[in-house]
Amino acid sequence: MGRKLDIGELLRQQPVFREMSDELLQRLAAVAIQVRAAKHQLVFRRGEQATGIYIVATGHVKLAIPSPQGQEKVIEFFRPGQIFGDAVMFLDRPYLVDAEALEDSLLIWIDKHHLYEAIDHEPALARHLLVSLSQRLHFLMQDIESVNLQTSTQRVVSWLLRQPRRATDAGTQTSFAVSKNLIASKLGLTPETLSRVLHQLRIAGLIQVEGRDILIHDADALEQCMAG
Amino acid sequence: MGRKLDIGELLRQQPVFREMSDELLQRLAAVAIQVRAAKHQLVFRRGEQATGIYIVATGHVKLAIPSPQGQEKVIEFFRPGQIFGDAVMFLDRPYLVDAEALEDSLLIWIDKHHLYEAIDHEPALARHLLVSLSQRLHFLMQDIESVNLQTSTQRVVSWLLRQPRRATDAGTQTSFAVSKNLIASKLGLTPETLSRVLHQLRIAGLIQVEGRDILIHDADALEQCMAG
DNA sequence: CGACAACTTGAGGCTGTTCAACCTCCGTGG
DNA sequence: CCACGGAGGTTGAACAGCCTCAAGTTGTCG
Repeated sequence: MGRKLDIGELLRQQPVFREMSDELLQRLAAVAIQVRAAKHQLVFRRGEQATGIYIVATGHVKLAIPSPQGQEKVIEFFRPGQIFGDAVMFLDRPYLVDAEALEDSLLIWIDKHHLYEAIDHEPALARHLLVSLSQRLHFLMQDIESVNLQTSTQRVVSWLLRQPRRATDAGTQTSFAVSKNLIASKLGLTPETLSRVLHQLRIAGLIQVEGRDILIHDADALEQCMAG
Repeated sequence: MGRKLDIGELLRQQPVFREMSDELLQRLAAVAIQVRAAKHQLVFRRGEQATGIYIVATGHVKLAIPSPQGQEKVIEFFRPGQIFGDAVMFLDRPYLVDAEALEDSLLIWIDKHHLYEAIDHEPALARHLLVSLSQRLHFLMQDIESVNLQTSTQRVVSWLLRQPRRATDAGTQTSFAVSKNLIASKLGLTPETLSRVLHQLRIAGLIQVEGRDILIHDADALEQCMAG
């Protein structure tokens, strides 16, 4: 699926390629491929071999580990500008996770061989990739910390507080970008448990829940219930 | 603590620097610093700022997240040739973990500034760093999978099977490089639970335990008890 | 030999899961 | 216009697995 219309422009908009020389960017654009993924479509599956990386141009993608029993564990969500599939590519190993589009998405795919070539000529690109990988390593460590050392309430609260929020007159508001099912899986909880935790926080007067929107009345008070 | 004796030689022995030009290696060696860490000594602490990376020359280092209640969660172990502290350095964030020497160790420390310079001149180095980060991202994902989707027995078994083993007449043998306390923490279990699991496997005739040495009678049978 | 750390074993409790029912919101088709 | 159906979400009761705490055992090193 690869029309090659304005890929150069598309690439230029991504943080990773921002500092790149025009010439090199055009060379990359010439070999980059647009991939359209419809909602619910798998971009790749666990076990498949990685031969390149994906950059999200528009849309929303999730990485999740499938399990034989049907339940899955969500590892991460990816938004426009983010890269995924790079770790396994550098390792020459099969994917550990499924990648699924959460909405109709436009991805850019770059072949391993061309990427390596670009890295060799553009140290800034290498740095960006190093930062991108580091970022995700950092997030994963936080997830491991949260699963191993925190209770369900602490996990939900610390996750709430980490979300970007906008101020309103009754507190600050945030909202789930995805279904609560997926949030629960990301936090290592069952949907039932997440629902109960949110209920507890609600009757404690700390938050207000309305569908996917959550109003945080008192962020400081929430922080407190992390400690206790 | 940096005598600068044969750092060039030491660096050359590490996979990351193997392909590097002599000139650049000597430049790095000139600014690299030897760090000796005695057993139980902390190399860095959570919260401190990272200004460079560490490479293990000799010894054994663990990364662990400390928790207010005193228990800690072991994230990873590092052996000679491995790099740590790079992710936070690239991100310019404070350490998330403590780094502690498990035995008297010799580390090489390279300042961020010099490392960036080396990356810019030596694409092969960037590639090695990318691979190193990818490797650890991969391991962390496996850990997350194991904590979220597997029972205590499955975790222990899959860990046993992933260890390097040498053949003996009664099966294949492996041995803990560190105390069972640390293994338990790495697997996200309490020491008590690990002990009980090993006991179960022993009375099931699947393994034989002798201190830190474990004899695996039938690897296939072990695999079976992963599924059931 | 004594002291301390590492490890084991047992009993009991708690957190989160499982399973099942129900509810609510929507889009669809009669 | 309303009945239907299904997905996403909530609630309840009972259970299971792992943890906690406490005591006992083994091993190791002065």
